[in-house]
Amino acid sequence: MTKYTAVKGMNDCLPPETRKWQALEQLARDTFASYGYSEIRTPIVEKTALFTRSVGETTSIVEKEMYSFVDQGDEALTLRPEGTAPVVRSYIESGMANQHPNAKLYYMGPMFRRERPQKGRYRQFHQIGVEIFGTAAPAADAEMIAMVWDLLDHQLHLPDLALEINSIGCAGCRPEFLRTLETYLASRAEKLCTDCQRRMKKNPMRVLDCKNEKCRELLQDAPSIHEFWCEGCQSHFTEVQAMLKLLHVPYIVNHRIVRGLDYYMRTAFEVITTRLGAQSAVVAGGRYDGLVRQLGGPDVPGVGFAIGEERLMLLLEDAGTLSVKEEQHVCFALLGEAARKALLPVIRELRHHGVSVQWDYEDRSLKAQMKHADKLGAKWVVIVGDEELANKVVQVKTLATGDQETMSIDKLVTYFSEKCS
RNA sequence: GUGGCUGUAGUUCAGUUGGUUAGAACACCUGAUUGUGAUUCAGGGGGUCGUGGGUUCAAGUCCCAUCAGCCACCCCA
Repeated sequence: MTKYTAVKGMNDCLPPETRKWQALEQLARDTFASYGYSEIRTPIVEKTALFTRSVGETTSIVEKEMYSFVDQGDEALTLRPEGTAPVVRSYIESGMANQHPNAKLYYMGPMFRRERPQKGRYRQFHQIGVEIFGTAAPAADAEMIAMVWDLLDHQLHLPDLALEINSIGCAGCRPEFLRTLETYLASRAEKLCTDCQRRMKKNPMRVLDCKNEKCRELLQDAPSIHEFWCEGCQSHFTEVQAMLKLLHVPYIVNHRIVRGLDYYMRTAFEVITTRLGAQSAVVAGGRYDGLVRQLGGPDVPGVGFAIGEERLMLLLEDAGTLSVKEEQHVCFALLGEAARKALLPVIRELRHHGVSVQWDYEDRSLKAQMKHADKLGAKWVVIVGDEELANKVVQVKTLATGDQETMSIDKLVTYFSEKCS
């Protein structure tokens, strides 16, 4: 074991793995762009109060999972545990809320939560998220959900995914549901598992989602959120569903879906899978109409989601459906000072034409340079020694076949530009 | 924070009821004469068996502690 190791739950992403991440992120960018979203980049560190206020004082994220510290200027700062609050903060602070209240934004980057790591769950993890501000229309929820379904299903061809949707009510109708639920739970509190007894106090809706068999049986006739929806929530949810149907996005309604963050209301959805061990959600999102105002901005509604990038990568690895274009590169074997002098300008020219070129910095034997080229995975080797120089030619060898041909130096740029385009 | 499983070469692992100098595959390095990789052949380097204690004539193997990794609970993307 080496002396310095990465922090627990924080992993290196090494080549060739990095190429897969680039490919995935590029696909997401292209997809979002086709729906009219723009990228926003916010700092990784925010003032702690931003999260305690938006995410919720009693959520487990705020209570025990945040990487918080006081800096040398006595400011309480936190490594962002999620992406929405910073985007909302920026939306308000930049004046975007006043200038262009309708905004469709996306972001991608690292988030930090101090949990015990396990499969699909890390202390530094990455999310790709989107937010729509300025519209309370159900069409926004539906098209946004359709977009992420497009990305996962149509672009990435992931099998065994399911889209589950729910409405968790609004400030108008949820309180009554919660009161009824709490009364109901209190009446049978002693029979519930210890986890549920704790959940009762903190997040009663979670009790409905307990995996314990006994709890499930006991709660079969528990009140459900849909019995309490106000007219607005009811019609909103109906319209979201209508549009999902119109767009041929398959979904199932699950009234037990809950949100872990306080700011959510109405639409809540998850894309789940059975192939991630104990983790099920790959994507989660919902509507948060009160959040912008709560953070000091105008009363602008919002809706968004976040994709767990590591979880998505695990699925892609499993399904093998992420295609990464294989890079084709050329390796130059330059024998001696004269060859270097003559060919380095050509190499530069090739690179200017977008061809990936490498050469051996060590002035080694041809054998060693061939070996080097093979190890780098080069497709071709261009061999240049005194004999070639004298005739202003090179040897171009294709490694996979072993074929080798003589070519004039002047033709190199056009030859490889075409091959690698 | 709680529980379970696992720590042997760079990597993946084997190591029989404790018993001589701890092995394999792959990777790495060198060579098979002149300027040709991969393939083939012949050699080679590399491990204080996670760490620290203990039991024993003897510990990679048994016991305890500790650390790390993985998985699960809680919770979540």
